[in-house]
Amino acid sequence: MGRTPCCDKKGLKKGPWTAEEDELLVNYIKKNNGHGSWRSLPKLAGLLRCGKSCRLRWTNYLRPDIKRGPFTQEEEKLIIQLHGMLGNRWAAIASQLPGRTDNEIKNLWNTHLKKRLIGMGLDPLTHEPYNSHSPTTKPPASPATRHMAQWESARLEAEARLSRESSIFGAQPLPPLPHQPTKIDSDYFLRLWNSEVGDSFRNVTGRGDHKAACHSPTSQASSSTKCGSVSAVTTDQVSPQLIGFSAGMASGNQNEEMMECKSCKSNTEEVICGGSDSSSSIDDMDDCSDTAFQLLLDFPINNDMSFLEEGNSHDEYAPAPASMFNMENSFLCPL
DNA sequence: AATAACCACAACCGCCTCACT
DNA sequence: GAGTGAGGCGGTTGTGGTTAT
Repeated sequence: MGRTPCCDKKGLKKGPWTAEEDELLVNYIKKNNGHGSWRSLPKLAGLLRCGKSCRLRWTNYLRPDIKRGPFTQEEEKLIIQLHGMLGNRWAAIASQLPGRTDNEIKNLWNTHLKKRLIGMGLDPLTHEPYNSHSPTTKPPASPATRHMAQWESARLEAEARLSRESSIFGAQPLPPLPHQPTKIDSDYFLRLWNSEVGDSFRNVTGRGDHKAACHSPTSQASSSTKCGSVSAVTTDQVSPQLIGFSAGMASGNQNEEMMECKSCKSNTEEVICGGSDSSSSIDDMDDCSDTAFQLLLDFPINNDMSFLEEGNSHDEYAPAPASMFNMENSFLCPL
């Protein structure tokens, strides 16, 4: 059994690439307007390398659109957020960071971000607080950790709800949970992420605007149905899943406007907390969609992720102000 | 100054998926 | 539907640079 090797390794060079090799590879790809078959490229380009090695060198280092240099805080936040949704789907995460490669992101995660989460008492694999698994694990060490614990708790709750909703929408296949990653769930989250919904999620800064949106059903509807570059993601397709997704995201938000949004829409709390009940109707889910979208808009990303910011790029984590953690979980109900 | 320890990142390896026959 | 090859992906390792002793 076993596959034949991608190339005959005998006589092939390994290890770091030289400038000459880089030049040969770049020149060949430029000259041919593309790499063509990677397998045959080394021979045609005059390289003593395996095609796979050439592909890696090109995609991770030589590609002209690669952004070099240190990651910005925004990029790091984005990676953490996406990792929470997608897990170790480095390619999927990289697709959301123009100019960054999966390898680069993977390295950043393994060398910095993972340690940072561990330092905060969070399991970098699940983003769950350690002490939620076992009483023997160490408790959160800081307000930021508690905040993340709540954030993660809400996210997990949303996942569980998503799972249960999948049984309600039996005819409509739903993606599995992020901790059981598949291509489908990646696509799903990325569709959301790339949609206007995700855009709003990323860019919520003006608190007045979203409040107006909260009271404007039309604005919600249009936002739900317009998905930008995303391929044909309709409200009907998104709504049930969005509930879980955005509820998890919104769980970190405790601002007053959030509460106002809850009160402005009857049954909001019930929708969020109990929308997955087996008696829930499709209409409930439509309501959920609007509410969930609003929650998504309400998520104060710029504040809530600020505890991940550091004075210097890789300094020790600095606790966030206590004012950030005045959260209450009134909109989170037991499953 | 020497060297051990640590860190960051480039590169490799093996498995998986998909397209093609 | 099965077999095969190519590309892609994620985990891991190797290497060079930096810092600490």
